[in-house]
Amino acid sequence: MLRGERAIARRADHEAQQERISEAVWSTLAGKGIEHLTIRAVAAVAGCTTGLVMHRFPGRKALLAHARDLLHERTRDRVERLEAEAATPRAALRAILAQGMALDEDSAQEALVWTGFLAASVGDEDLIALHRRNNRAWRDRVSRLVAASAPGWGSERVATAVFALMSVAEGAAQLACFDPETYGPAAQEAALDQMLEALGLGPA
Amino acid sequence: MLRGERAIARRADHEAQQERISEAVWSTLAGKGIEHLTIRAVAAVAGCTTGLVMHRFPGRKALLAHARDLLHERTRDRVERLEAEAATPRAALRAILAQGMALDEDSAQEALVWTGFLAASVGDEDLIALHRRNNRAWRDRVSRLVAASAPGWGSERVATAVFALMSVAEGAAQLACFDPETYGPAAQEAALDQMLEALGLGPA
DNA sequence: GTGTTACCGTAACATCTGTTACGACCACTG
DNA sequence: CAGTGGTCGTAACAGATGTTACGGTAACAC
Repeated sequence: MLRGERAIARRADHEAQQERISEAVWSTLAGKGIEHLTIRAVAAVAGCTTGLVMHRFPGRKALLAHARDLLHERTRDRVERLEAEAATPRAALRAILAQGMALDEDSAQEALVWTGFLAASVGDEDLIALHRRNNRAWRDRVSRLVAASAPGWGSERVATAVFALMSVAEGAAQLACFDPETYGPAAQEAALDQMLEALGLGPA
Repeated sequence: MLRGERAIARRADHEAQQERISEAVWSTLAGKGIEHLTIRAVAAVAGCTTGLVMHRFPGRKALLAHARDLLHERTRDRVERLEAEAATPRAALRAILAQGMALDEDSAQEALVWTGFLAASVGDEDLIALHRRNNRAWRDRVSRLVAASAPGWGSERVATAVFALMSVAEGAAQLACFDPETYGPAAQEAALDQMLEALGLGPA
């Protein structure tokens, strides 16, 4: 089975390379912005040549899509871990919302990457479809936790609270990553907590 | 004073052209995304040649900055009108927050333009500085209205509520303009109203 | 060893981009 | 009616960009 093993090893290498390149995409997106996200810039950050990038991805768009998917995957893993570790649905809800804000250097960078992806989606039906699918999955997760946190609520009230909470997390991250001096981590957490408390979803 | 009159007329023409071109920037930004925002595309939408664009603006960056400033100016005018027309500070607060969401076709387009500007600001210190200045002015306005709406609150509570409200408006607009089917106008208004009500800033 | 296969770097290509330079046109002056 | 200054379109330019094609190299098969 040398044939098979080698094939597996090679595919694994391929995936590792894709991952490394996707990380270079994130780094470039956060550092230089999407306007400077070129194959050459990505290759330089990834420490390889443009040839390798083009051998791993069929084109620039696939590069973005894969980086986008990988980021979503990692976020999902992180969120599922947080949810599993939480003692109550309300604690889980707060944890996964806070996870999406720009509370430290890494998450602020992620928020920048996020706006890059969003900007790249404008006018690109494929990327928009990707965004919608992922975002709806995110909405479903928040919905589930809100419903579990407030069993008595009707579906409409849940939906409204979910949208408000998602908006706060997204908006706060956006604001913070472009002006961290004004909107620091403490301000973001305070806004989130005040919000949860006001909606009746504060710590039991 | 023919000399002076002509000079004024010509400068007025220049400004009208700048305005027209900036509108083309918005249109392109909302339709094709910032990656396709080129001098040629802008000129085509504006119905002129690249030569005129380059005669009105020293370069592409100035083009973006002016479109950004003009959008801010118009938003400010609109907001000031809304504020003047409002019966109470709370009504004004709600009106100006709703104005920033993606409640109709035009405002959804504005939200798309907004993300384009944000994405263009990444890695560009000048554009970031512009964003921060405008955004802080926006924050001051919301702060003033929240303080007027809840005279008893301490500055810290005001600041937290302001940040939460700004985040909701920004985040909801963002979510809505990329998935209007899921997050319609009614959902956005419901989220805003629920939010104001929960924070104790609902209609008196 | 020899042929084969996959891997990947180099260089080229066509296209697009921002920017510049030049010249035609037009209104107005003297 | 020349002359002048401002306006703006055309075309060119250098550089960057996505993509393709080719060639060398190393591991493996027989």
